[in-house]
Amino acid sequence: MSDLDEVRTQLRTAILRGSYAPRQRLIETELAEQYGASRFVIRNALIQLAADGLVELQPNRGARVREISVAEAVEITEIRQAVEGLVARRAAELVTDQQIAELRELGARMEAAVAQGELLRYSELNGVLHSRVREIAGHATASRIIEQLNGQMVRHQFQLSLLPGRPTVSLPEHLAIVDAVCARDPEGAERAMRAHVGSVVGTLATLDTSGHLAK
Amino acid sequence: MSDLDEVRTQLRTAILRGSYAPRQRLIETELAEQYGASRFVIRNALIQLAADGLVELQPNRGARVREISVAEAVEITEIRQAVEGLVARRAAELVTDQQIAELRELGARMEAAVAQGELLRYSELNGVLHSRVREIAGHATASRIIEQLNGQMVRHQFQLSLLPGRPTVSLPEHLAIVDAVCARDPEGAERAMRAHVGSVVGTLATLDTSGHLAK
DNA sequence: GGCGGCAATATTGTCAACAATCTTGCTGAC
DNA sequence: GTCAGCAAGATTGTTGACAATATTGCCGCC
Repeated sequence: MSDLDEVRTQLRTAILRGSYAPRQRLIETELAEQYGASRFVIRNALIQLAADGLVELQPNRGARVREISVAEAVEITEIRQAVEGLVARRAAELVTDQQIAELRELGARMEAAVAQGELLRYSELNGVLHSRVREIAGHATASRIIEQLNGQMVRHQFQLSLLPGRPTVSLPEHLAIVDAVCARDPEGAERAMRAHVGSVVGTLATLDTSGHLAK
Repeated sequence: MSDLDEVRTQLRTAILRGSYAPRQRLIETELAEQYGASRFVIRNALIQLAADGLVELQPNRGARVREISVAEAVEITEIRQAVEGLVARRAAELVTDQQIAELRELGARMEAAVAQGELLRYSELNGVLHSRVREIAGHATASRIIEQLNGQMVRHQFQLSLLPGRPTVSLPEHLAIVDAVCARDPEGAERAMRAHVGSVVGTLATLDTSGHLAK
């Protein structure tokens, strides 16, 4: 296992965790010391992270953490709406009996989490549900793109799920997705998924003036 | 302007032109000599191309030109169907009078190219139309993703447009897109675009047994 | 006091050499 | 004749040093 992969994943999770502020300059020598790697390794890791859209790379001017504006977050989520709609449809076509049982259980656990006010748990299950649906659809290209987009959004997503009243809105949407996929109803699954992600777009749009979404 | 960008674009166009066969190993020292750059520059260019999905990078085993199977081409086009549908809808909402005139002229030129049997010209205009619609929609994220996917598909696209009878099918589809966007009909534009790209998916799927699409 | 230009510093870009790893072809035993 | 083990060659991975470029702070001029 080469250093490169290790450092890259470390750097990625550090950025996703918010260890570096948006627009903060990432200086190669600093990172090199911080991660105990040479500048070469850091540099290559940065190039790959730039391709993932996590950092911004300007020639001769180094790397910065890429700042995702609310407008960009909306765009990203709009793409997710289209692509996840396709994925949900495909999942409804291919789902097996065993996967149906798993989805139903997942739905029940999401309901329970909301009922007990465990927001973080619900947020996590939310991610699991989407990822499970992708898995069922078996669409490698779609999965790759959605995961890439999610990577750029982590901070916004996190804040969104903590908005008061948000789970009350999104839980029925999630359950509708589960129902449609389990009913092997492609049309309905696509519709349900589009409706759900569409409501995320709507919620994001209300944050336009930014700022007051933190905390 | 740094060497890196120059070499990267050169390498990219070389791969897109088919100068290197799929699965062919790209040996760093060879490329370095070929492009008159150092291995360092080549290596970084390869990393960036890998991020674009043009080459495959295996640790300690170097880079190969990534081979896109027909199945993968279908997946990629399915994503394009979803995302370009969104783009067409947005374009129909935002199109200006001047852009409408441009689109109509473009449509007329496509008709003329097909009428005169100029397939290459038609194929080129095809690309211009899609790109123009993206521009009108002003959706940066969608554009980025579509362009990334197109980069991985260039060879398949090229072959597709040379299939006998293909223009006869796709020209009306393209004109329907132009009509719907110019009529400022978002629903219709999305439907027309989805229908068009869907027909591309269908055509690709018939090439399943591969091989006989070359030439 | 403000502003343009210059020098000093910080940072990125590139290189050539060396180390680590993989691949390939040979050798010899069974 | 075949296969395991080994050695030689090829290729990638990494390093430290140096060059090129950008940024910053200072100085003198207006």
